[in-house]
Formats: sequence, structure tokens, C-alpha cells
Amino acid sequence: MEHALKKPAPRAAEKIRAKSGHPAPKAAIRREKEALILKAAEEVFSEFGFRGATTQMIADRAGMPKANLHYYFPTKLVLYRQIIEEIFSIWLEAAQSFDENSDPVEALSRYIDKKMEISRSHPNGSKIWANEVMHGAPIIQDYLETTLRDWTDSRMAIIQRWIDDGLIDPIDPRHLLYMIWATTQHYADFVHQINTLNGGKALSDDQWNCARRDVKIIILKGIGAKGCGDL
Amino acid sequence: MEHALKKPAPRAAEKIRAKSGHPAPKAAIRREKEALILKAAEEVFSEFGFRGATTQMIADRAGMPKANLHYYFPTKLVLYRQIIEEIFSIWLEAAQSFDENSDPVEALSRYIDKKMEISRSHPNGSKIWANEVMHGAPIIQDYLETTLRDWTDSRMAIIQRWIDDGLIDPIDPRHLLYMIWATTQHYADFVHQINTLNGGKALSDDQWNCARRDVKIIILKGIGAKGCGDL
DNA sequence: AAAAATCTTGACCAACTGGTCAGGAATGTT
DNA sequence: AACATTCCTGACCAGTTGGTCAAGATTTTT
Repeated sequence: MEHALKKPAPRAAEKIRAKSGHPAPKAAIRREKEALILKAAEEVFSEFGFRGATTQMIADRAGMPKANLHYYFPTKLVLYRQIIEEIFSIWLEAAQSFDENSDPVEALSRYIDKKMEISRSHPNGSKIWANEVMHGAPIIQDYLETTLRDWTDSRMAIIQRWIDDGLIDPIDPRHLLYMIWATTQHYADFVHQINTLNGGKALSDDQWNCARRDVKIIILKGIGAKGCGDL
Repeated sequence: MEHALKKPAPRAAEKIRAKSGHPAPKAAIRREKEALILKAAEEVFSEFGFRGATTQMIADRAGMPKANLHYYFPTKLVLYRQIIEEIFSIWLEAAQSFDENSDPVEALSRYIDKKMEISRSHPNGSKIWANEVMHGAPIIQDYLETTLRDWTDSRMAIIQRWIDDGLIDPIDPRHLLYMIWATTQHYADFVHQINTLNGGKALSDDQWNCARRDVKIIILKGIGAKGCGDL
């Protein structure tokens, strides 16, 4: 015990606001705190996994006592699920661009670009997803069986049409999708390994451009897509 | 308390051996028990991660009381590290075949085949590795910086020579390696997702052959390797 | 046979973790 | 101003976990 009793200190946030003279509307407080917690939780979950993360760690990183975190999110699982759902929606949204173009080169290029962008700007989400799937998807199994499966089926159909139309070589659409997922997500999930092999530094803008270009070239050329020489 | 006191029951293993009349040499006991524990630990670690796995779970799956496990492996970390090291050696060993052939088509084909084989036969190892790297490689960082980096550098040099000799297109060797790793390991790390998208069933032999073939074709054709039309 | 070394295990413990709660503080409403 | 609502937090608790230990069982050595 360093201090047997402490005088009831005013809350830090209120202190600051008092100085600046602003009020602290309840609605805003809720929004801000929840965002703070979600951000901290995403970091901690991606670094330690669901079980490895403790609500104490998340609370610390969000700058509030643990009890306060539990005031906004009753359980760790609720917090985790909300994060997973947000990640999932980002993934699906990025996938939209896939079918805005009828040309395989255009459609696949954009899709790969978007996926690479997400891997760079949102690596934690990818990691949490990978972690979840690797451990048997205990929490998002229903998503895999419904939304993801539907999405996959429809995109495979599109790819199959390209094959039937002779626009790309006859490969199994499934494995093309897996290769795109695997490769693009690798730059998020294995960013630590990639950085280590890059002399301990994060990839520069140039290196990212190079990665994007090479990934696109190899995949598009690999499936014999017509007219991809000028990427 | 269901039973206040229990008579000292003879150990199960000894019971069986007594029946069969065999003795139980200490050396063999040690070997068998350690192997049993390592096998169980690999399963549990791959399913729950380091922190998610409990020594109790591992002991249960190995069919022995927890205290017995701690007799052979003093701490959970020691057990984990031993497993990681074994996995690492398998990976490097498989990579040997990479430079037994001077022809890029031959060398890369064999390398991809071996990696796909490992993903099918040894998915747990791949998952543990991925988990470890995703969480910042807290335990194997030194391996990444020494052995893996050396290996990567030497292979990149070989690929660069192929490029200089005009045997493959000028892409960044680094990203070719990453693509091979990402794609082949995806079939281990994301096996749950793949199976779910496959109607909940594991890939059949035919499907595996198809995956192997498509992965090889796309990558080899994608880098413009000469003479890979007959894969 | 007896002593030494190794193996086995139930019981136990200290540290930690998710989650609770009471009561005080800030804000909103009348 | 007075009352209601929402927010904040130190203290607390029950369950879990990695790891220990002493005492007994089995095998090896002398």
C-alpha cells in the first residue's frame, strides 16, 4: 500500500474540460469513450488474441479504470464481437469493387489494390480475423457459413464466366480467390516478419508500391488475363 | 468433496504393462511421455494459442495429471519453445529442395509442392508459427533475425540470378517468396475457413491436387518462367 | 535385498482475471 | 434548487491457472 487513503480526485477528463471551459455532454462522452475503448481493444486483441488480452490491459490503453470499461461493455466477449463485426463489414465493403467492372483485369486489379490498402491501413483487423479463423472461428462461424459463403459463391460465378468467355485461363476460381486473400492479407498478418526481413523497418511507400505491382502482375499474368501488360 | 480419502491406486500405465508382462524401462517411459506431451501440446497450442492453452488441457489430452507434465517440462514456456523449434526445423528442411535444382521451374515447383504437403500433413505447426509471428514473435524473434533472414537472403539471390539470366520476369524476389509462403500456408492456417467454404468437408485428394496445380501454374506463369506449360 | 534414482500424483498456493457493486460525482431536467 | 439520470471508480469476489511439494510407487543399481 503506497497510500492508505486518497482524497476523491476529480476525474481527469473533467479537469481538462473545466480548464477549457467546455461542458461535457453525456452523449458525446459515451461516443468518445466507446470509440476509445474499441480502438484500444482492437490493438490489444490483435496483439494478444482473445484470451491473451485482459480487460485491464484494454482499460489501461484506453486510459480509464477497468470498472469504467465494464460500464460501457458488459463483457469482454461483447467487446470482441463488436470489433469482429466491424472488421467483417470493412472486408465486405472492400469487396464491392470486385463486381463494378466487367473486365477481369480491371476488376481484379482494383480488388487487389483495395485489399493491399486495407492490409496497410488496418492490419490489426486482419490479424484478429486470422486469429479467429485459425482457432476454429468459435465466434464468427455463422458469418463464415452465411455471408462469406454467399459472397464467395457469387464471385466464383463471375470468375467462371470470365473463364467461359475465354478472358482468363481455366483455373479453379476458388483457388484464385484464396491466393488473392492469402497474399494480400499476408502483408497485414505477417507484417512483423516482413519488417524484420526488411531490416527492422516498415515498408516504405516505394516498397509498398512495388509489392502491389508485383502481386498484381504475377496473379493477372498467372491466370492469363488478356491485356495486363501495361500495369 | 466427493471422496475424502482414496486408496493409492496403481498407475494406469503400469497396470497395463503388468498384464502384458513387459517391464517399463525408465528411458522408454521418458521418451514416450515426452512425445505424448509434445503431441498434445502442439494440438492445444495450435487451437488456443500460447496463453489460451492451459497446462491442464495439455495434460488431459496427454492422459496424465498436470503435475506429471510439469515433471517433464518445468514450465509452459519451455514446452512451447521446444515445439516452435521443431516446427522451425521442419520449415527449413523443406526449404532445402529449393536449391537442389538450378532450373527455376523445377526448383519452384518442388518447393511449392513441399510447402503444400506440409500444410496438409502438419497444419498445426503452421498455425503456431503464424500465431507467434502475428503476435510480434515474442519468443522466436532471434530466429527471424538470424536463420530466417540468412535463408531468405540466399534464396533471394538465387531468384535474382534467374532474373539476370532471363529465365523469369524481373519481379522483386522478396515478393515472390512472400507470395509462395502466403499462398501455401493459407491452406494450413485457414483450413477451417476453407473447409467451411467447401461445405464443411475437408478437401479431397482431388481437390488438393487441383489446389497444388493451380497454385503452381499461376505463380510460375505469373513470373514468366520459361517452359512451364506442361505442369 | 537394500539403497538410490526416477517417476507419479493429490493437494495446495499465490497470482491473476473477468466481472460486480456501492456510493460518489457530473450532467440533465423540471 | 431539487430531483433524476448517467457516469466514474476503488474495493472486492469467485473462479482459474501456472507451478510446487511431499509422499508414495516403480525401476535401477549396488
